[in-house]
Amino acid sequence: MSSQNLPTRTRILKATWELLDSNPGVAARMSDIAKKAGVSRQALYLHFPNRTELFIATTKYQDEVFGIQDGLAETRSAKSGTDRLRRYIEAWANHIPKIFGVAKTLMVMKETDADAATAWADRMQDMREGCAAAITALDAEDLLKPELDPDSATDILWTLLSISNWEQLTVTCGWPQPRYIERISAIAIQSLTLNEA
Amino acid sequence: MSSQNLPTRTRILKATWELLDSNPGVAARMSDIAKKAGVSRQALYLHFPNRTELFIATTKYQDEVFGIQDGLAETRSAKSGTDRLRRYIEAWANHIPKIFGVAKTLMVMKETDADAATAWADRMQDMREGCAAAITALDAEDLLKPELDPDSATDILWTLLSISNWEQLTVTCGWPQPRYIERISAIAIQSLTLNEA
DNA sequence: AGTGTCAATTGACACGATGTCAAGTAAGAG
DNA sequence: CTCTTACTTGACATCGTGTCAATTGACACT
Repeated sequence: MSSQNLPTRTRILKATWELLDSNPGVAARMSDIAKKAGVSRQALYLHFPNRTELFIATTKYQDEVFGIQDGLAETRSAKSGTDRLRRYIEAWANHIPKIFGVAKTLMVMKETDADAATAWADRMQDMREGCAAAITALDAEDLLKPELDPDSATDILWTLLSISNWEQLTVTCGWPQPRYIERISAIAIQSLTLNEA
Repeated sequence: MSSQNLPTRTRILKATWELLDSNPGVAARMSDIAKKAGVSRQALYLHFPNRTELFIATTKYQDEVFGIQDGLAETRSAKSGTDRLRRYIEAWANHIPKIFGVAKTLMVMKETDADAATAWADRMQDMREGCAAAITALDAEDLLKPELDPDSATDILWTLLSISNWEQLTVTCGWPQPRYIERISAIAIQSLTLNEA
């Protein structure tokens, strides 16, 4: 494959990534990861204290590979609050499939593992910032529905854009990604903003 | 406690219920359940083939206790499609907290356990029927947004009403239940129906 | 009483997975 | 040519599930 010459740590991370992607939500066994990376099982413990930390490190590795920006920050050029919201949703929506495998695994693990829970909460908090920023922009233009305060609106957007919802609509219901983006954007705009004139 | 005189099987189910409620998503250990039920660990295997089946049986026991109706079916008296939708959402929303502990556990387990996955899918499919019925009623009155076909609309409603979303808004964001009901109803109506005149 | 049945207990065990430990190996740098 | 560092090998403790076999105790039938 491609990863013959990479440092061991990176090979492990790549192997983990691939394995989690190929079976989202199922926490791969350490022995499987070792086999895939072409190292001994013990080598994993030389680089990561335990499985949870290995998975968390894998999400950080993904951030590194994608570059945190990945379009998520570039809402600068938006010409209106609504437009900015739309762009943010699209950017996030297109980010989800890339991280889904690993993220889903962490999502499942957070229920039983405190470290996973913290890592996941941090991650979701970051994403919430993006939502909050989009809502603030709307509010600044008085586009927010009058019955919604910015916090509630952020909660709603944050929830609408959850990975679970993306999974249900695309994976379970079989929606193609463009449809997901179109519909979820429409729902967000209809729920959060005053009728677009 | 209250369960001294009940048949062993029921005591086990009650113990499982309480344990899963007290720590949703965390699959209690067989030995804990046994202790709580006041029976030996092996007694559990006398009544249920394995842990997954015990949990599934617990959800069925809950259905029995609540009576499947529990208000979920009584949409008869609705005076309009929109009203019916509202009532359905409220009924389901009030049902969720009762089943949350056990449901969440099954939800987590479905990722790694085929039997849990099937049981969960069945359950969600039943709930989807309710969504579909509400959408059909809307459609019959031509209240559905023209760009939505009934299937897509059902997908959307089904997703909006997911247990994950309820959890995120009430547990994580701290919304009180009435606020959840009010907001999620508003979102559903705004996203699915023509502007209420 | 006497016997059989059924539910539950007791204690032991195999298995699979994580994480730990200690000793060995191999390759590169001084 | 040896020292160091990274990795391997194989063994082991631990924990939880699920299985098994032998035992107990209550109740019912006659």
